[in-house]
Amino acid sequence: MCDQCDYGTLLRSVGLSDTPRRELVLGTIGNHQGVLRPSEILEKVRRRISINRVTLYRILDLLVQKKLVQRLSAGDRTFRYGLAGTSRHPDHAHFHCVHCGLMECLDPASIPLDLRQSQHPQLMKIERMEVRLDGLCQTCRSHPDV
Amino acid sequence: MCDQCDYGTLLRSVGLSDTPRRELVLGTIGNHQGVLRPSEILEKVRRRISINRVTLYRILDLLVQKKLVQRLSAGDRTFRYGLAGTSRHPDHAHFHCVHCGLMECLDPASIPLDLRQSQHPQLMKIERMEVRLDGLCQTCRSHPDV
DNA sequence: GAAGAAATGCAACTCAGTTGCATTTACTTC
DNA sequence: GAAGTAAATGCAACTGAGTTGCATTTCTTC
Repeated sequence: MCDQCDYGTLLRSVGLSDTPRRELVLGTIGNHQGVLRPSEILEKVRRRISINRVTLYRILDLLVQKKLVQRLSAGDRTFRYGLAGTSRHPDHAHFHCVHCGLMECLDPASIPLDLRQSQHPQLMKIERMEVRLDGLCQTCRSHPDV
Repeated sequence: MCDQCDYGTLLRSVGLSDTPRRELVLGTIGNHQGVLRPSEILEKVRRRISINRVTLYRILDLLVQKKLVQRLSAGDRTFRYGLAGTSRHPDHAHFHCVHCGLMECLDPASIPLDLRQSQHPQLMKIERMEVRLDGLCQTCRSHPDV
């Protein structure tokens, strides 16, 4: 999402040492527009370095826990991972193609995810909000045969 | 969600025969406030009738396909099922407690899910929208020890 | 460079959901 | 009401994503 981000610095800024694998995982997520499944991240990272499946899951957990990365539900059984919202990359809704599984980010301005807007009963403590639009992407829409 | 609903009629209205299992599954979902995991539905239905796990999944798929029921992501690895939105039960956002897994419906008025509001590029075809708030429910909030 | 801690790898496991096929139940048609 | 067909359900085995426990490697710090 951002080539100006220095992922090593980002890792250290949250108290994680920047190992080659962590940096590559975070960079893969960060430099991709849209969000990725673990299998896709694995494939991309493995073009550069060997990495075990379990290590990837552990790194993803760490990055989510440190709030560098957010885990999203696509409505299917596989999580997607994308950079967490920051002042430079504000939080935003996602579009999910129910046909091909593509999941992409929507313009933050189009559907503002501002928790202050919602007047839910304050009995529970809200930590985050996830908005997903399901439908058909441009490609699947124009090739209904696939 | 609604005791006035006649689930047998509802099933037939979408072209499904109303078998005892289907009616019980739909009734279990419909009469519960909030949304349910398959395991919870299984447990409740089994108090009344014997049913196989696979049969439940197949019935759930059918009900979702016929748009009587909607499948929701809780952000964990298990789907939740609730009555689909109708004019009488409008679509609404859900709250998910990240501690105990409880998932409940929010007042439709509090976060209106009106697709017409969002000005996303019309290149893709949007079919539905899912909004989930994650946080701590009242109970987990007041018993942080559990 | 030795000791301890952190990171990674490997094998086996779990859990939700799915598939293929057998069996039962319901629905015609005679 | 029996025979034949289709629909619904059951059962066992499988799949795929993610997890766990423990061994091995790599990094720190003295």
